Amino acid sequence: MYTSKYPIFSVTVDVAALVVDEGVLKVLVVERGQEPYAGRWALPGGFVGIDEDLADAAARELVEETGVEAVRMEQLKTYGAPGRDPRSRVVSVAWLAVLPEPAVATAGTDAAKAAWRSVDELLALGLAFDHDTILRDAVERLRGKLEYTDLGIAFLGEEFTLAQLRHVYEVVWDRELDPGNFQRRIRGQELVEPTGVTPARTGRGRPPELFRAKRD
Amino acid sequence: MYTSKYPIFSVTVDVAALVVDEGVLKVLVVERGQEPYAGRWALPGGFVGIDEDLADAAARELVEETGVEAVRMEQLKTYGAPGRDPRSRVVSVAWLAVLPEPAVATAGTDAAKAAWRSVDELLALGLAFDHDTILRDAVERLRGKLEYTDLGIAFLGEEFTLAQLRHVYEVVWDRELDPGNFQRRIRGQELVEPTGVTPARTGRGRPPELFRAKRD
DNA sequence: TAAATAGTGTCTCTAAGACACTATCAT
DNA sequence: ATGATAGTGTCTTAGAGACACTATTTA
Repeated sequence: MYTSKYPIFSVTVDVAALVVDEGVLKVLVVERGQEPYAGRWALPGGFVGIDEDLADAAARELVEETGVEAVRMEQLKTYGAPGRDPRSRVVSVAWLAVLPEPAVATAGTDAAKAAWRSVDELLALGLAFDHDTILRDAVERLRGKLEYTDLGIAFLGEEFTLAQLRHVYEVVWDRELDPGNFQRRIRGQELVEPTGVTPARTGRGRPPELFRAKRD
Repeated sequence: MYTSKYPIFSVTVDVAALVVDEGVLKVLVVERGQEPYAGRWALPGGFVGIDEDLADAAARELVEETGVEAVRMEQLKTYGAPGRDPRSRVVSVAWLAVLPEPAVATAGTDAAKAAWRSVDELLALGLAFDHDTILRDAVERLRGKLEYTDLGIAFLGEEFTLAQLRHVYEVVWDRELDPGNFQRRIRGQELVEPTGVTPARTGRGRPPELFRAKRD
């Protein structure tokens, strides 16, 4: 039992972990086993340790659910309305995590009821607590950041084609992009560089060049 | 005395309240009276009430120091590294507030040692706790948001000239802007509208039109 | 060969900056 | 008139989108 002369808050982290899979933007959710919101989907999250950094706590929660570390993780916003958790006063620091597609395979192995589900379907269905709002904010942040950062690359593996990257953008923005213009635009930004490696034959059509993220 | 079976965090809000005054970007700071960091400048802030919304707490702290409500206030980021406050585990939700220039007059009346000080000078001097980082993040956010939002208008009163608005941009970005191009750019965005009111004579030169923020 | 995909060329349109110019005030 | 400030015109340039075209593969 802990004591304090100041009002007692619980501090948690919630993670909106996103992947692009099967042409759909998906988020990692866990099914709640107990009240409140029993049976509803919720974002993975949990209490921050008393000596634990916020970012570390978010990364830990994600690893516990997926076994995979996010390529990119950034603080989203903090949600702390009184009553957002009916049990006690909980302030939650929400994080946006972006994972490459292979992460989908590993989710749900550890945690009993973790699953990657379509963002659109979940928002239509409704999530536990205020996780609807968190998820909406996460997607909005992601959509904005694709425009002027290399965040989209985090959805892909080490090496990727520009068609794969374009596909990520198309799914996140929910609109088709001109392949030629996309090519020029990405090459123009200094975010990626060609590997020069001979591309594995992917299917029909001219084989694409492979790229990797450019570090600087 | 409060008790809990979970780790005990204190949750505070810290406010980076900014104004443009005398051609300088200034922030509201209070001088710390006691350890830790006694005698150092700190951002105004304090504990969140157990039944208080985070945004309300931030607004309250600001009013207690200035007597003025911020025109615009937005959540910045949450800072919660263990050890950021040597006394206990404190997670602070930081807010960016933008106030119109007249607010400068009222600050420091209530609180003993509140003052508007130059952001640059304070950053050179060093603030208490991790408030350097918070302030830097706040200014960075502000600089970015001027480019694609109407946040700059919040530094001005109900009615203003485009020269005044340009002055705000010049101070925040620390570079001169072409008056003609600025005019066209602001008019092009649909953020402001002319009042049509006869302008009060300001000084020498052609009298400017007055504008107000456009609500939609 | 045809179909499919990768990547380039080219045109247009828009927005921003440089800078000359006009408009309207105080002195 | 002169100087100062407000606001417009015009030219150039950079970037994005539309879309035709070339390049290289599979079937």
